[in-house]
Amino acid sequence: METDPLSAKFAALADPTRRAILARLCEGEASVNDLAEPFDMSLPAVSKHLKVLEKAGLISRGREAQWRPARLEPMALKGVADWLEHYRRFWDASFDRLDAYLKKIQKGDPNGTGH
Amino acid sequence: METDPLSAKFAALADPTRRAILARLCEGEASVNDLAEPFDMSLPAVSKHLKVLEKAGLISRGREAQWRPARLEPMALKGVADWLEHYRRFWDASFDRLDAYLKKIQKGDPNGTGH
DNA sequence: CTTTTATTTAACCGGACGGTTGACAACGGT
DNA sequence: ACCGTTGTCAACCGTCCGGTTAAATAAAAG
Repeated sequence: METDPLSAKFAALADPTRRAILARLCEGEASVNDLAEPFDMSLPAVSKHLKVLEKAGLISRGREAQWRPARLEPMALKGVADWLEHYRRFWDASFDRLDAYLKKIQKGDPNGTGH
Repeated sequence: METDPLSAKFAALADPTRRAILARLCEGEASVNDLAEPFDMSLPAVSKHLKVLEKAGLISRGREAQWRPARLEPMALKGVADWLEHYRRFWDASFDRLDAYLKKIQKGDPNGTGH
């Protein structure tokens, strides 16, 4: 273990099943059975995925009788977004270059040389 | 293999060494030796990290003589940011609730009951 | 042509990951 | 008190991951 929080979040998000679970939790709390229903996968497998998400801080879990509902913990995702934000200027710049190129060829300069 | 592109990107970002490499590439292209210099790690290890980043589309590589410089491929990161964007409203809402709570206790309602 | 520099490939290793099955714990209903 | 429901724990399995070292490749330099 001993991984830093950001790595844990990225690792947790690097699995389509876990991302689908997060998407489902956008509609509100859900039990393990509810969450497992769409997947062709055993219940313990889903339980493990939930534990990964919980350790990454992306979800939290409650206790109601024998149910342990999971809910979204959105501020954790904000941490990821904040990290990404440092790179925004790079993809903005890329997009601007692409945009300029597209406008150029539309003006009848198909080679984009500008001459 | 056979992993979807988004999972590949998240997995690539889930390693502090690879994130450090990306940060370094913000300052411009760099050779493998340049990139390896800050790390207590063999050269093949760094080469493998670069391959992971390349397969995820986060970087691309050129050929200049015996050097194979790596450069940032920022639009790939935008793909990740776009996925995250779906969740923004959730952490915005969380932040608003926190904000309201902080304003409340500042007005002399330390229990935050509002009564 | 040989040497040097830059990088990748191959083979290997330990540990983490994603899944399984089977046993077990916790609780509500009857 | 028992049963069904809900969920986790433990052990296991095959694969992937992050690292190593040693050898191979590519191209420049002497």
